[in-house]
Amino acid sequence: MDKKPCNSQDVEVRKGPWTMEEDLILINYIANHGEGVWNSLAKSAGLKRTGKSCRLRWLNYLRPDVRRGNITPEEQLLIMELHAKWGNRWSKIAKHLPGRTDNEIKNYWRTRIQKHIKQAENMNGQVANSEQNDHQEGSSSHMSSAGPAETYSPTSYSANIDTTLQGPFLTETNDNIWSMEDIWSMQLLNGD
DNA sequence: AAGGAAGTCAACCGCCCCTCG
DNA sequence: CCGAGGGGCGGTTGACTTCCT
Repeated sequence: MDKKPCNSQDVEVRKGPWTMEEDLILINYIANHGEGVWNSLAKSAGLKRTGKSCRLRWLNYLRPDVRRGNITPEEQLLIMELHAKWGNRWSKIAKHLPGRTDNEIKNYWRTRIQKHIKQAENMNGQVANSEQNDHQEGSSSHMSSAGPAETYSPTSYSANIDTTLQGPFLTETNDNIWSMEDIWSMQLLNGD
């Protein structure tokens, strides 16, 4: 994507999507040396990436225990309940969902649940329009300061799951082009 | 069949917090 | 006690894919 900045003396830093080769290097290196200081890890492994980038890639995608795709109804419920409790504390929420990453949960929330909540709210709003619609929603709900105080409750979540959410969510299948298993088997062949 | 719109997801950015010297 | 460095977290962006017209 981006070409390297080509700045005078600094080591070029790659950005954008990770290549399979980079993934393998990172996996291999961590398999052999373990996680450490990410900045030096990136250098030692010979990756032209920032430590942060390596860490993100590892945590969100390459870790062997990362589960991908197919968020289960139980997980949906849990996410909703925990979000109602803690707000946008994605990493905290992720800790209660083994194999799920904060990034994944965050994306999932923003792209799907939030949308459905909004739809449900709209329907509720039409029904009980004259209630006390306090919230100034408008667009994509700036809950930046982690206010658990959205305008929903776990109870309404469940209702949503039963009706709106379930269909599209559950039918979702996610076939990766090359799975983590593939990568891991490759790195096993590669490394030791 | 082509073009456009909407949805999804991976990755980056910037800020904050924690730890170490 | 203070400052620097690194890590972690949440928000945002951009590319890619899929669906609809």
